[in-house]
Amino acid sequence: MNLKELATELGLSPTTVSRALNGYPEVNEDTRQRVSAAALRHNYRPNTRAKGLATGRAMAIGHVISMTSQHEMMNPVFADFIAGAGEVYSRAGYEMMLSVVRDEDEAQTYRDLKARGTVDGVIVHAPRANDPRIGLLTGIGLPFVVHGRSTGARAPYSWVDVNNRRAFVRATALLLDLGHSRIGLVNGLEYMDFAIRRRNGYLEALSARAITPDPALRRSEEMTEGSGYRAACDMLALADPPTAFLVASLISAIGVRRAAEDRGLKLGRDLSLVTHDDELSYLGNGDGIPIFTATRSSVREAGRLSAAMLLDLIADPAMAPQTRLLEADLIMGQSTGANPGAKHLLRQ
Amino acid sequence: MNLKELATELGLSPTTVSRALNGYPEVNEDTRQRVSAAALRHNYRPNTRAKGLATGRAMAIGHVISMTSQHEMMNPVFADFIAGAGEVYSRAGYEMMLSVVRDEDEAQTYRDLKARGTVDGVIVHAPRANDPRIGLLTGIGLPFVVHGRSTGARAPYSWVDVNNRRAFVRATALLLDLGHSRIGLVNGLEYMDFAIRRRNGYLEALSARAITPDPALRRSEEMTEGSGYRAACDMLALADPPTAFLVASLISAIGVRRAAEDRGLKLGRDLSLVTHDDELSYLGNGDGIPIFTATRSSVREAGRLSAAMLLDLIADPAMAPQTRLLEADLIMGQSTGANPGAKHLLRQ
DNA sequence: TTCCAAATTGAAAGCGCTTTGAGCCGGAAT
DNA sequence: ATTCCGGCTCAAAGCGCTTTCAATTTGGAA
Repeated sequence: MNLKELATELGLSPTTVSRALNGYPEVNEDTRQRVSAAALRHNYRPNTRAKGLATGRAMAIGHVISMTSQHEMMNPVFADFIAGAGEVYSRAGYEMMLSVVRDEDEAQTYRDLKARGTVDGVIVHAPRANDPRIGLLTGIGLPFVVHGRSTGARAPYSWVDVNNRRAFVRATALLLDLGHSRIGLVNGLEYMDFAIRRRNGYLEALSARAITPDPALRRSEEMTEGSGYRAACDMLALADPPTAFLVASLISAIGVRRAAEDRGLKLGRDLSLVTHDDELSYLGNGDGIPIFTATRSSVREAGRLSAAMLLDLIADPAMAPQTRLLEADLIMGQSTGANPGAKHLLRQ
Repeated sequence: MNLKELATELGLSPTTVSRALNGYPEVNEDTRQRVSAAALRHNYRPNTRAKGLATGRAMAIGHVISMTSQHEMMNPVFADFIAGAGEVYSRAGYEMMLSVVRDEDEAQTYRDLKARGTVDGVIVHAPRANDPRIGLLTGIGLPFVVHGRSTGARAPYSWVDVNNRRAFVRATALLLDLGHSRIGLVNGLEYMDFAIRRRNGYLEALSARAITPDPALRRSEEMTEGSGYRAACDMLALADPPTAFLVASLISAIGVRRAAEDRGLKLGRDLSLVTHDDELSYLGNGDGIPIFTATRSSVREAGRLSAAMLLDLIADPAMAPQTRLLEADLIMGQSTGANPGAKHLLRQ
């Protein structure tokens, strides 16, 4: 059933039917009722492509996710982010288009999306320092919002990000307050912008207490259970092992916990751990008292905010770039405790 | 840059340019070269919507994910599945459309996708027993492939599934062989079809050895770390606790491990565990010897297969429903061992 | 030299919608 | 009675592409 058929059946012109359905004021109220009823009765929906062609708007947002050929990793954070964004799109009548592409095809994918008019805007995922996508998208004039930021970007751009630096400053300070001075950092890959900021926060907090960071206590890898495990094993095997860990993701933290337990160390007693927690829906951090002390920030909420921001940007192309910095909560769980060997505690 | 402009610039008609670009045989080879070169030079891409309108094909596949309002859970398996499917779509020139909808809107979403011609087909996720979507989609004539199966479906339909029943029969048999007779089942929600089949496999294997299943040793919940933890805690607190667990997901298994370790029980020695492992990219089951003994089946591969099957179905609408049953591997890891208290071992 | 088929190109219609510009009608204003 | 206006409705153009059908040219075959 298309517009024309519906119009014929109603004895009206397609023009009037279209206007009635789209809420234009000049159509008689009775007519509108009749049209609406008929549309409902026939489950009529305007054809997406025809409508898009006529209006010039795709009513779709693109999410491009690229995978390196080496480690074909699906970012675990991604699922929750798009769940949040998807809610917003649905409500606004937008579709979400996902493109899974190889790293080297990513730039061309964005160009295609623009040239073919497939989407009205895109969300940029997993930004790196000096991320080329920002310049590219600005250049081709495709509205976008970055989930995260990119150190080194020349011109302003729109983003939604967590204050990763401050979150890790606070987490590090907490561990220091608990008497830990050898703190292992199990970070994500440090070409990722968020990982850079977290490392900086960690280093900043150490130097604020005049502690010289030990490079042996820093690891930067993909955030898997296995990499967390390996990192912790290696550091715990050092002559002067860390008494606390600062970890970039709950998944890595689970690996760290396994490493600790392999050695008979109990988290919160023998070893402290603070992790970042993206509040992934299937990976809750305990129900009552959190298992892990954590810097917490909902990635799903970030998805909602990013999507809403992008839709605003699309609605008003003249709008200046928007930014939104979210603060992570520092929530106390069961994985932190005073350093058993710390001087200030021994003196008590 | 659109077709008309490109044609004008080349001094050709849009017709010829279109034909040249789409590989029709009747265009002169020299002309085709010229056209291709110009298209490349201007980064010309045919407008998606115009092309779709003219051809009647959307060149897009829909994935509808619905969330219950109660527990807004993003299926962790989902990300990897669509990564696999996305690879196939990209190669075939298809787009992936994602709709995040509330449970109660799901049926209408499918109708809309069809009526508005947004997609050429859909993948059905997370089927339940007697899943209404199968009848619905068959009824409205939208090609689809189910990832999983739906017990109770009347007519044949296309699906890609793991042999969940057999996987759990084998896993249970393994535990029985190791001398375990009290085996706790930490299952997914049992309105999910896969969970039903896994339970059936478990029960079937028990009854094959004439063991009466104990309802107290069965839990059916959403597969989170927390639910795995709680299930294990509860069962281990029984007067006659299980000596082994059969778990439906790696995430739950991590929770079970935590419960075990809380009690000082070491997996593989004091307690055995076999889990299903979907090979999620960020949740590897160890790098060398697997942490968990597991029934393993790549959900990403299932994504590839489902997508390929759907594209075949779309290419040839007359094709009969296709099915593909994958066998899970049973891989030995470090989480299983002989039941320390089993009679047949004590006798040795 | 004439004619036909093959090769190549183009004009125009059509996909299903929106939107501009115009038309019609009844009643109020003149 | 004429004019004007508000309220409604419609015809037709246009969005950017594909595809049918027709036209033109060319190289032999007759």
